[in-house]
Amino acid sequence: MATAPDETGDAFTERQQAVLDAVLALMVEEGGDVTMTMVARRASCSKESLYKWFGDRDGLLTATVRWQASKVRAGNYDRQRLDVLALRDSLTRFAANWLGVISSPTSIALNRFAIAQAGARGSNLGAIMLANGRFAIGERIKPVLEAGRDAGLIGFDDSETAFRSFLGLVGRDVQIRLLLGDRLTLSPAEIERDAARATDQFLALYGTGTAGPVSH
Amino acid sequence: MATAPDETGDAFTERQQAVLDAVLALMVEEGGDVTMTMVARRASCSKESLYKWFGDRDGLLTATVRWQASKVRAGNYDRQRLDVLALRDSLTRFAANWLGVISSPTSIALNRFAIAQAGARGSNLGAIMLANGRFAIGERIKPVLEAGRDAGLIGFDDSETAFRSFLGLVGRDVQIRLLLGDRLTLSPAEIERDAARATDQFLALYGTGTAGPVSH
DNA sequence: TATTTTCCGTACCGTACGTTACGGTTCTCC
DNA sequence: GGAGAACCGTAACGTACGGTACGGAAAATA
Repeated sequence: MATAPDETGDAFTERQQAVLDAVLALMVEEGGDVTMTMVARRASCSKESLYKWFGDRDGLLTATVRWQASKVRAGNYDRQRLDVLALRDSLTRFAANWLGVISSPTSIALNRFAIAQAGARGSNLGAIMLANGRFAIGERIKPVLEAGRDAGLIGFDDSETAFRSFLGLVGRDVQIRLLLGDRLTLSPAEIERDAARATDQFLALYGTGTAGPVSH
Repeated sequence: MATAPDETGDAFTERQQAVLDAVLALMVEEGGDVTMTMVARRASCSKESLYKWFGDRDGLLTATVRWQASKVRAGNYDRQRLDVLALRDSLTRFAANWLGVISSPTSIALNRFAIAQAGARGSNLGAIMLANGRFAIGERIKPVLEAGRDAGLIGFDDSETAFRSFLGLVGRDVQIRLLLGDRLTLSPAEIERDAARATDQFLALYGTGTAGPVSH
């Protein structure tokens, strides 16, 4: 994954950010079929300005993806007091936040677009999405897992592998179903319940406490 | 989900099936940007015939998705002798098969196309993919799970919920990463190992045997 | 107020592609 | 073998859209 999550090209004018927000809104509403004329009309700017600011259509859409990615920097899951309750709390909060993100209309629209682009050669939008979504999240959660291991609360060989299992328990088939257009509404209550269930299952699999550890 | 997995519109001439296979090959190679001219050239047929057989571009692509879906009918996981070994074997074989499907170039290309289409209004390709993939698989695995429950090997309230957890443990983040263009090669050995690990974890979570059952 | 820069709105151009039309060829059926 | 249908290859048409050009307004600078 080349694109680091840090190099967010968010050096944009307010005017330009408004344009990018217009693109995001159009993507959610129109579903990928976003023309330059539509963007210009929606953002009340001229096409000439669009090309001046973003180069070409691909530049505009890439900037939109980066812009949205720079806005998603979600909460940090501190690993201070490290009893099993704190660990469970951090993981549950992460899981709920993650479920909220992947089920949001903006995330769905943007992932749809990045996936459609990923087929064509010479596209890096998918890499940007992965770097700022899946992998950035992993780099923030893995320290929590490792701290839990250092405290003897959970056990695993590879934090990446453990994190991937956790991701699977949290996300299950939610994202692919939403991307394929399945009507699947996740209420905040359901998100909280699913996050707690996934965390319980993860701790049951990897915990060293009451429930015995399981080979992995 | 409207489209039942049975109503496969596979009433196609061999010539037409060859055309659809050409579309599939083009989708894998070119990544979604499949023009009618390319299909006609690749399939050595005239564009006039394409329009005569499939109506329009959307009809051709819809037929392609249905055609591929009708070919994926994978193995059935018999639930005869129901000791824990047989259950584990059935689940592992399903998991390996599923991982092989979702990591295949054809599946990736087709899901990319269906996801891109799912944004536009009035598209049902996503529903077709879900009906013939995710939900058809579920209808074949849930009886296995329920038989395991009847035999006292595993415990759960809702087979759908248990199946979704299993899906999560098997697929983890594989599908979304592949769809977004991540280089992620799953060798047959890795698939077998991941399938076994996911099955072990699932049985650890839901099993009533040696490992204690876990609330879900 | 005069000048320069930025930018909006719109008209315009070139191309790609979906769709249709047509001449020539092969296959089918009698 | 001959009539008709099906079909291939290609050319042509219309439209949509990415990209550019231009006139005028607004804002900035002096």
